[in-house]
Amino acid sequence: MFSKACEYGIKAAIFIAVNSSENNRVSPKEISEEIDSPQAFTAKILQALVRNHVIKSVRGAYGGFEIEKDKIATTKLSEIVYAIDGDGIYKGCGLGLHTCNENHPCPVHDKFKVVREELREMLENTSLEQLALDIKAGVSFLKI
Amino acid sequence: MFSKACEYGIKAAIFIAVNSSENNRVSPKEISEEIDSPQAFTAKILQALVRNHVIKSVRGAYGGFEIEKDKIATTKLSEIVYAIDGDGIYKGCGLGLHTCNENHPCPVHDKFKVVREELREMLENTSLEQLALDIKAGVSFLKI
DNA sequence: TATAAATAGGATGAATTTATCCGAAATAAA
DNA sequence: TTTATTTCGGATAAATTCATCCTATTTATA
Repeated sequence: MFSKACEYGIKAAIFIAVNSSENNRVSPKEISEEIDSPQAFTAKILQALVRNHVIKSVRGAYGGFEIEKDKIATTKLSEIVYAIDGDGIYKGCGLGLHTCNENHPCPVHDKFKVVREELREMLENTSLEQLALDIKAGVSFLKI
Repeated sequence: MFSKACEYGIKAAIFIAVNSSENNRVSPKEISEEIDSPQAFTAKILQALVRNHVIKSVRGAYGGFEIEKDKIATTKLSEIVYAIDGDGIYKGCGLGLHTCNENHPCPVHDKFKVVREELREMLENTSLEQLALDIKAGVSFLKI
């Protein structure tokens, strides 16, 4: 569904949110250990999230990654997915047709539309805060 | 969402169904032209569909690919997807956790479950016949 | 039985995604 | 200002997916 990079990106953003809510910056090393992902590759993904203004980086000693507190509540899952995988997952044609719309639908267009719409709503209505709170409460997990 | 191979496989199966309903066997060449896919690669995918008993192949002169008429109505989209991509798309964890279930959920488990379930139902309730009828009626399209 | 027409399948190559490595640039603190 | 720490970013490698090519095998028909 999502690319590996996107899976790592989502988990990383949640971990950063959890820590930022406690005024704690984190490094790629800590992140990759906590979400069980390859460190260097994760660092690349973090760069993409920084470029797309999902997270903030602070260079140099005592630096690391963080998310401003009030941004944790307003950031939606869709923004993270968009920054890494783009919007093809809930905008593109299910069968890869270049032109697929109501006037020229692919065979699964109507059936697919429902699923895709549900996915889009889910991503747009889920905030980083909700996900981070579950991790803090110990009711959801980032690895294994 | 689906792999390229799976997209080709779905479109190919629909085209074969359309033709089989008119007692017409088709070749990889005709198929790839009609669904706009690379011919040799499509042939490989057809082999996979044959191995998984989704379609039937007839070797030798006057051979080609076909689907038995009564099988067109009973074959579901889920069987085609399963033959090529497996069931990871509607069974696996959205964030790639090896262990992700009600007792040990990933951060998006509950939210994702709804989407995945909708996708599963869609795939399991959509028959090749429905899709083929739309193509025959000219209300849906296999390419462009 | 020979021949032509098809699919089957192994070997290989190209493109993309995933992953690693290392030096450059930035920054806080001594 | 020097040093230690840390992210940035380019180069490269590994793995996977996508795609092609060529030969073997099968089969209907002349």
